[in-house]
Amino acid sequence: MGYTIGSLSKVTGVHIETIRYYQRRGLIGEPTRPPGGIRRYDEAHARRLRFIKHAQALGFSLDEVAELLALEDGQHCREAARLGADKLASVRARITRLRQVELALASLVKQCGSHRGQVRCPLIASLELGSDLPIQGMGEDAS
Amino acid sequence: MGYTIGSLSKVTGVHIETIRYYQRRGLIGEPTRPPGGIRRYDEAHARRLRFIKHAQALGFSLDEVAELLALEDGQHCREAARLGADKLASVRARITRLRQVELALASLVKQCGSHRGQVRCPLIASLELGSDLPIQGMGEDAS
DNA sequence: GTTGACTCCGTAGTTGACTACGGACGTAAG
DNA sequence: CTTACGTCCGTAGTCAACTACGGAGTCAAC
Repeated sequence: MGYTIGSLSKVTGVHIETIRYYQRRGLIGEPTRPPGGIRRYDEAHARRLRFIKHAQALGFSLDEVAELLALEDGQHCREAARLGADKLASVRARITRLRQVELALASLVKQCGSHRGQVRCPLIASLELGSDLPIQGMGEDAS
Repeated sequence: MGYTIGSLSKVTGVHIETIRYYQRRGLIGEPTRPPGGIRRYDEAHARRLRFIKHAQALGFSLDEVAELLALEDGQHCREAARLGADKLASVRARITRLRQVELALASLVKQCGSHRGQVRCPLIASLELGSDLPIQGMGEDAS
């Protein structure tokens, strides 16, 4: 019994190469290896993969997932909560920034819409002149 | 007169190597090249760089910036508005997704805080069981 | 005329999370 | 026993937007 990598891939929806990649990264333990050398996975592996996918959906990077996995016994709630709070703060920061972008963009698009008799396109003009938004680097998204 | 690449970098805040990179990508025109082969930039180049940085700040990728630059004469407001509207839609989609993440994460962190006598950490448990958030891929951020 | 800062160029490395390749080997069905 | 599919492995490629490197040439100041 147990899964081959292909069937594990099917039940979890995680690509075969991705499973092998997680293995190389140490995110999932090496499964038992009966004779021929073909890996046999079990439910614990499937659970691990789901854990990883859920954590990613919450915006955790694979490095952060590794930290979370170290707390997998559920006995380190304080540390887990801190990781969660940090991530929450970064998600909120990104939302804040995206909202500024949203406002600036919405205003420009609207000006383009009510563009009566202006010679230049307001959006293009704004890009040349700036001032709509403080310029700064961009972070990453949590799905 | 005019800028060397170093002084252009200073007045615009764009890294020298980045200017050369934009040149290779065709985002800024090759400047005049007096004898020795050292480039001389002018105000138009500085404006271009600012245009690019402003567009990036609004979430446009360099490929999209190239499209916008093709409309730089300001005479194609309709196309520019469409690009802006598309970008606005994607920014809004990202905000929506991030808000779901924010809610899920906030709830988990809160449960960890009011964690009275529970054996397992609610955050960790949730990652194992899932259900807090539909799993899906992540987009990029427009800082 | 020499020092030292700046610029030239092409190429390669970075980050994160995969995804693909290819040749050898295992394994199950007929 | 053969066929065909699945799995093995290490390495290399992908994406975006840079960033770094190194050796050679240029320019301004002293």
